[in-house]
Amino acid sequence: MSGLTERQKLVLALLVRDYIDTAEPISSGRLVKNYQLEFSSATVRNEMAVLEGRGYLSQPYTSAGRVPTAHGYRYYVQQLMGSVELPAHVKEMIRHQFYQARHDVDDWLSLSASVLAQHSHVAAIVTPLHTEKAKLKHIALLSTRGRQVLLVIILNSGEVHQQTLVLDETLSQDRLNGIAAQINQLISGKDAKMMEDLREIMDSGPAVEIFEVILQVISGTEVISSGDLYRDGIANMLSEPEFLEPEKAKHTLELFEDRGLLDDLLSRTVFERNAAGVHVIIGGEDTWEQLGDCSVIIARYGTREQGMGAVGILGPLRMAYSRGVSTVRFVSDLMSELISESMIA
Amino acid sequence: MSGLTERQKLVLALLVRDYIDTAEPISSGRLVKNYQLEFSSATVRNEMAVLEGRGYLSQPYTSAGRVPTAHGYRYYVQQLMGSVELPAHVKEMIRHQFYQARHDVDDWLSLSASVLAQHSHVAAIVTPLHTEKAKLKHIALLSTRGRQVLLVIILNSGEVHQQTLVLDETLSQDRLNGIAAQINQLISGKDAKMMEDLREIMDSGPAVEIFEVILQVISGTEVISSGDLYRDGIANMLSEPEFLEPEKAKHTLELFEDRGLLDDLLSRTVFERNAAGVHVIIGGEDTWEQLGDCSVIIARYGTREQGMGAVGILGPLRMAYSRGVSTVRFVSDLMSELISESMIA
DNA sequence: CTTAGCAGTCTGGTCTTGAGAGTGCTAATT
DNA sequence: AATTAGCACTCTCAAGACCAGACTGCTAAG
Repeated sequence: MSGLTERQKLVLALLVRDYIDTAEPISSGRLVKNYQLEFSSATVRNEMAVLEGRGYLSQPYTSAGRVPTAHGYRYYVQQLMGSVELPAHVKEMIRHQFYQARHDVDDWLSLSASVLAQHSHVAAIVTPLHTEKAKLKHIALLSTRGRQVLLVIILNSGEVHQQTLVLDETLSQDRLNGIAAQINQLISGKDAKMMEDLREIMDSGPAVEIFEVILQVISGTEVISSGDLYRDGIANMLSEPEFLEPEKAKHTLELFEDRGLLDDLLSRTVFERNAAGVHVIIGGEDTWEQLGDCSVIIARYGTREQGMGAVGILGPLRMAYSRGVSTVRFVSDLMSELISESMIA
Repeated sequence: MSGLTERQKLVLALLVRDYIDTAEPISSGRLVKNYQLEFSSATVRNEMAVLEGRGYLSQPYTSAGRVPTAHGYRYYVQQLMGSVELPAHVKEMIRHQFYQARHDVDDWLSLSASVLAQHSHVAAIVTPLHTEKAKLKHIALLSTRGRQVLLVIILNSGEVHQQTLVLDETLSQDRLNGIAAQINQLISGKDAKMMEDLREIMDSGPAVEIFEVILQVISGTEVISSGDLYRDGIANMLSEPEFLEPEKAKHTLELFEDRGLLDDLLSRTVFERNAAGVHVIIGGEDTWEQLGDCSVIIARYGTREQGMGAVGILGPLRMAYSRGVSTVRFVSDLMSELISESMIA
């Protein structure tokens, strides 16, 4: 189980890179020629045999070129790829796009997805901001019809939640205004004592439901579930040669539409405690059986205090990891920055 | 340019139906056998020749079965298909799903998309509710940092808009509360005089920007643009044999992601004045060149007063029109019903 | 007007074949 | 002991050939 020699690493790195570019099995001869290696193709063949023995490479069929395995990609990403930065002018361009969308927070999300898709050439996913320990900033209560009431909740992260309630009795809009004003009053005060005070008001009044909902939102029972995912670049993927087989293409799209899986994926990676940074999940990877032949690069944005969301991309095993990682990193950092600037003090 | 004989209509109808089912060119012999026609295949061949002459059918190659043209589908949908209702138990099931989502209006949208996708077996699109002449119901102003202010606007349709503003000077949260309260006061009064009063307050105060934005939202400059489309069932489409050619699949997905095209499509069909009901757009259809080999079935929900949105499906030319139309009709009606129940009085 | 019969056409599948690419092994070389 | 040249061997992929089968269009008879 000793490590690889330098030359083996070199061969693996070149092979992975070349394969990512060309999508065709890489032969020993091709490597020496393309990269002017100072040893012969026979040597490369020997090294390849070793790498195959260790599970980093595989052959589509006897006497074809080699292709990286999921294992090989992982080694490449962790040990060989190094960290690449997005070129300055690209960063500048992306910043500019966000600047133009500065007025509408929701636009940031779709913009992130679009930027990721465009720069990574695979499909992108962005989740909205979610808050675990949100601070309530403001509520509004609006009578709709009969006992139905629209409750709008604004959190300090800038998130706005809305929900309809059916109360036990009909309350006039004036009465609702009163209740809302009272709650808002409390909110602006100390929030240590707020909860008890709130419960007091509520218990005495008819509006227990309102309190329940508010409490639910604050305590974050529905941490990641609500709000909608933003997707982009689905069409990108179909250009990749691996999706010539419609079977695989369909499977991948199903992953992409499977809200449950994505939520699960997110909550067990980037939303874990202290799981900042960019995560790369390559193929099934033991857990995530269902991912099959797909890879995912995700990172969260925001902080635990402000609320968090995630941005990421999903593509075939053979994807441009280095570009992907740098793009995801940049976009998630940018989002964090923007969010923290727009927090309600 | 005289009409078709009854027998020609019959042949066309059967052929279209059969082709929609099987996706294979339909031969004369097959029709007589499958539907026990009381005339011979030779007769059918003759009728087919006529139908081909009129542009309703075409042959993929000499001496293969016939396939409907876009023209043929249109004739089928308009003249031959008749109107089908969704089976009662299906309707009941859908209603039940919506009942379970009754608390969160936003969930209706993704639910609609999911229902449409599931029952039509093609991709579904749903736009959120948009209001042309919205009535302002409530606003909230929250100071975020420095001169930045978060403006939340609630319309009578239940829509909630948010936007950040940068004011000329820093205003305290108290000051903002004052302004918001003043505006909300006005709102609850007569709305005939509201506008002038509003402008008066604003002009005198420092908060001209707030007024501008509110005015913009009300006057509906951004009628359809804002908010996000809900999509579902993308993976469905890849099962269809027409998308075995990845070229076509990619093109279709690009359509599906092209926000501009979809908006354009919607605003020039269902959002036209008096354009209630279900619209079926089959292939390019002169305008909509870009649609190519795709068909769209859309209908709007809501009313001009309450605000409108659209639900629809997008699939290959060969799609189950009758099921599609009945599903879209049912879902749009259901949404209208739900929306009108949840309006703020 | 309809239909039986038939010749003609085109596809799609299977099979064969040959070129080409790439490997693994062996033996020679450094 | 590591490297490499050389070569036999394997396997794919593309092209060509071929055939069965599916439909049609036409003609002539009913």
